[in-house]
Amino acid sequence: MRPAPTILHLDMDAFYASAEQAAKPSLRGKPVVVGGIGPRGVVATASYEARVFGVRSAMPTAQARRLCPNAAYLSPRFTLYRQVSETVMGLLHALSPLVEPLSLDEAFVDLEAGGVAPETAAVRAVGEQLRRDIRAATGLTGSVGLAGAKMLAKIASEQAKPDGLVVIPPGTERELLGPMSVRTLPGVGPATAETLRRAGIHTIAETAEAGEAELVRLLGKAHGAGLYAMALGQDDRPVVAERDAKSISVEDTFEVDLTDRTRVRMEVLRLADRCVQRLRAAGRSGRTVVIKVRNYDFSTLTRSETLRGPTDDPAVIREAAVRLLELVDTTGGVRLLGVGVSGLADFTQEDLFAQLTTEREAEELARAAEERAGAEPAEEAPEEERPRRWHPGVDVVHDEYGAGWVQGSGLGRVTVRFETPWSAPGRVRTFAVEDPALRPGEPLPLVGGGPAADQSSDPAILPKSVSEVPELPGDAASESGEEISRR
DNA sequence: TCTGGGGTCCTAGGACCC
DNA sequence: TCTGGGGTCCTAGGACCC
Repeated sequence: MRPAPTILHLDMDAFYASAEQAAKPSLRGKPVVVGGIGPRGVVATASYEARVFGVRSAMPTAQARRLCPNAAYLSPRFTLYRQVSETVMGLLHALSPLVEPLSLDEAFVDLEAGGVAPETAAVRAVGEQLRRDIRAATGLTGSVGLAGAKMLAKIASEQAKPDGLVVIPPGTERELLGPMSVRTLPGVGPATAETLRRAGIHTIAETAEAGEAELVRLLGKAHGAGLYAMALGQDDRPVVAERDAKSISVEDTFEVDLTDRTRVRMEVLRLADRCVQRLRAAGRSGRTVVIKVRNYDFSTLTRSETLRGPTDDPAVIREAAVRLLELVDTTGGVRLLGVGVSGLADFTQEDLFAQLTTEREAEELARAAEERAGAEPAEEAPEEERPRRWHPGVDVVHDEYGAGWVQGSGLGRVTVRFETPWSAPGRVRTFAVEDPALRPGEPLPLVGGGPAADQSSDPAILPKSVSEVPELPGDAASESGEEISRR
């Protein structure tokens, strides 16, 4: 525990949803839900307007639709979120060399390592300036927590939400934590909370009173001891700049359970290839291959195999994955399949067999393509014959109307709202899905479009509020904020 | 219309070794 | 030849986090 609150925790507010609102002027001030759009999707982030209706992260999207039918339901666009994240992380690195990212929208910063004076007034000023800089650079708000320990800084940023800053002065933490629910402590989820509840422990003060021995008895050695320390406000974990990934995995949940064994096998091969792509992109290799199977009844199992040495050879990983699949009974129907690799090493195929490997890979990939073609002819159809998929929320460009985003599609039509991050709310137009004038677009910067863009003569960008814009007869949607994806 | 996708860490039992 | 003890690796599962 440091004598001054020099550990900063930044947490962006409703990150994905806020980024979408910044990118899409017609959604500002409206309920927005970002997450899986399909029948089995879950909510990743709900805007504060949607939270009013009870929509929460990790909730099935179907349930969110019942609670808030008028929200905009959008697929995540990680390209955009990564861009914004890089900008924000850049601002953090300007404060200190010690930055520990926890996700795209969250990080710890060691201000002491950055040379900030270890005084409450100084760190508070740095935190407030950071929040202004983030808003100027991204148009988004973030909340800041400052304390003498990681855990406390995280609790502080949670308290600061939305768009705020909270300092926990060292010495005040036990008083502050005491009345809070044990669920406030990181690492206490539903299962741990239930175990503690049955032992009569509800608050952090009661957790501290229970004593270390009792907590270890209830929760096990590591978890019990760790929880006891945290309940006392003791947390000496350092901010760690970079940590190498320990595993890489990919998984897919299917809209309908798979029952055909051949199809299951084919999906495992596809996942193995995707996993290898990620492995290679990271310049790593792995020694343990693991498959994951979730059954129709949500029961989940894993099977793993450790190889003699690390590899990034697609053929080797495919073969291992298929071998592992043979150990699993899938007759009831498979909801999810996953393939992962752990035991990672920095390793590029440089051994004597490198050439051989490359040749075998080429063969394998060709064979895989054939296999897919055989099983699913539609996948191999030429581009122009395949129906184009317009996911709600994606950027598009129209030859005549300019930049916009897909508001919804179905029945051979796609509805596009033409607006940019720096324009006024735009209007919607509907096209045939195969309209050649409509092309996929790239995310636009959230700030920096400037007033010039506002004055654009492009007819798609109107300098008036959306409510004043008459709708065309062909428009499918008449009101921003209406349900965006109709499946 | 029940429950994503990508991770981390911990536990526990058996194998195997000294 | 009735029974050790510790360490490490592997496998499987579970809790938790964003």
